[in-house]
Amino acid sequence: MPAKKLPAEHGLRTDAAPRSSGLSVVDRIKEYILLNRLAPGDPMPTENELSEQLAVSRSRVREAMKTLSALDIVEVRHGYGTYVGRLSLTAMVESLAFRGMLDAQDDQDVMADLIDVRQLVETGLADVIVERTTPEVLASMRQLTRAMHEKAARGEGFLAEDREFHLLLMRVTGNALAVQLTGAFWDVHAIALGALPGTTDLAQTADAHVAVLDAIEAADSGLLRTAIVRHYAPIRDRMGSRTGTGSGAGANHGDARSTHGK
Amino acid sequence: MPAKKLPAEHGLRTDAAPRSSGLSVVDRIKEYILLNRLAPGDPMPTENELSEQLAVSRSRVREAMKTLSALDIVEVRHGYGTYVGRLSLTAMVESLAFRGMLDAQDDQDVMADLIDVRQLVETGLADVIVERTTPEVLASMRQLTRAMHEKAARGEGFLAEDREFHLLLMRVTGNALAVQLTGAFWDVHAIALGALPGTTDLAQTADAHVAVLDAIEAADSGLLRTAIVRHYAPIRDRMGSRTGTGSGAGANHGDARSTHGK
DNA sequence: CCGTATTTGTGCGTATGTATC
DNA sequence: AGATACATACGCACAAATACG
Repeated sequence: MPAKKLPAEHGLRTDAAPRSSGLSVVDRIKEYILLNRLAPGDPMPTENELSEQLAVSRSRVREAMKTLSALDIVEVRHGYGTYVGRLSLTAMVESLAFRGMLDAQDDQDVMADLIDVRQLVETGLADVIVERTTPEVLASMRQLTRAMHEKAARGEGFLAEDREFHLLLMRVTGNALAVQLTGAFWDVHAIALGALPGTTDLAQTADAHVAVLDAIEAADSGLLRTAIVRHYAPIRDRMGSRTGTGSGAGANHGDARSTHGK
Repeated sequence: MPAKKLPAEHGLRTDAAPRSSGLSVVDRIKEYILLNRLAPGDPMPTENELSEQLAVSRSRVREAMKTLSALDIVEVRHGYGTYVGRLSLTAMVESLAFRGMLDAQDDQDVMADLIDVRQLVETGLADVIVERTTPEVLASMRQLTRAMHEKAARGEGFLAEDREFHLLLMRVTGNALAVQLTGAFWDVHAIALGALPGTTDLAQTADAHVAVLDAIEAADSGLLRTAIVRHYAPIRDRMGSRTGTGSGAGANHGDARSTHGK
């Protein structure tokens, strides 16, 4: 079955010595973006142009594009074009979410760790939050909690509001990475949440968010920390309810502990 | 987007369009891993087998594999085979590292945020660290600092030791996600570090690590927090040296602030 | 509203390099 | 060293989606 034959021909690649030798196609496309000072949203050359400029086949360019789009370095729109991506953390979301699905036990572990880290970041930034939250953003957060309560009364659930709430909380700190991480972790959490048994007390959850806002308004970072810890408590209970987790109250310092044992 | 006009079966695919239609090839391969209960390290079918089982072409399987390997969901070994991946956070490393390179100014912001989050996680887990660090791991960490000092004396640098140090610090908490995040952030940091001007005082950095260990040995979580903050201080100075950053000392509580203004 | 151009998506045959036995 | 199995790579033809005249 091996039709070995016709030596030359199929590829008239005279030499095609890859100028930027050693570098993979992925790296060379990255290099292209850097060299041309492209920013997120800027249009990329077409696959054909790239395959010509880089002197590789379009299949190769396409595979590189697949890798890059998985990392959100480029964004591909079918039948339209390719653009520089937003560099979000969607890749981590995919990876973590799939990791959780692989094994139920691992899922529990990952989720518990996830909650701990989320709480850790938020409590750790409590001082900055009370310091920098403006009345305007506080007002919009109040708005969100009102929407939560309304939906809770209708037994509806308020995932979108919850996500936006935590995102706003991080945004006031000015730390873009914290915002991205929070969004990513929230997404992972939401994906794995459906697989969890039981239900959350909607009204109680909404109240927990109000308590956070009250603490911010009172400019009491200690109170804010305990409010955040209390906010996560029911979620912990809903899952394996593992060890550790120095509950709330401690007030004074740290208190962002937990990190169940393995 | 209505109007779903009959796929039309362009190729000679008699019918194909089998069971899991609607799902992308990537999702169907994920599904395959889940359904067959494959664990990290387990071998995957060859691309030919997959393209047959999923009734799609090799190119499609190949591109899907590129996506999956970018997320570390599968791992391909040239000329050998494909295996289920370790689900690490390498994808996030790639994404964040590239983000840092995109723009010089933005680079500073990203790196500053990165340092803040790293410090946040470590100080936030200070209580758990002093509580759970065993004499054994403390000894291996001492070993690392000795190696640091030796290399510093030879003016050598000790990236590997530094990384391992911070990884051990997180490992004792039992939070696997924190370990992965720390490793990922460290990698991003190391990648972007080369682009920074100036040099670090090696001996001083090694001393900072010793101070961290001393605080752990003294079982003083407040001291540990300030030691961690001091450890990151020179790195902050080396970059833009932005605002915020409530330095150390505060001792009592929180103190993990910073998060420069934007 | 319809056609057409552009661009990405898909399929397939085949050639080449590489690792394992 | 040879054989085999596999991933890697190239090129082309066509399908599907989007934009624009």
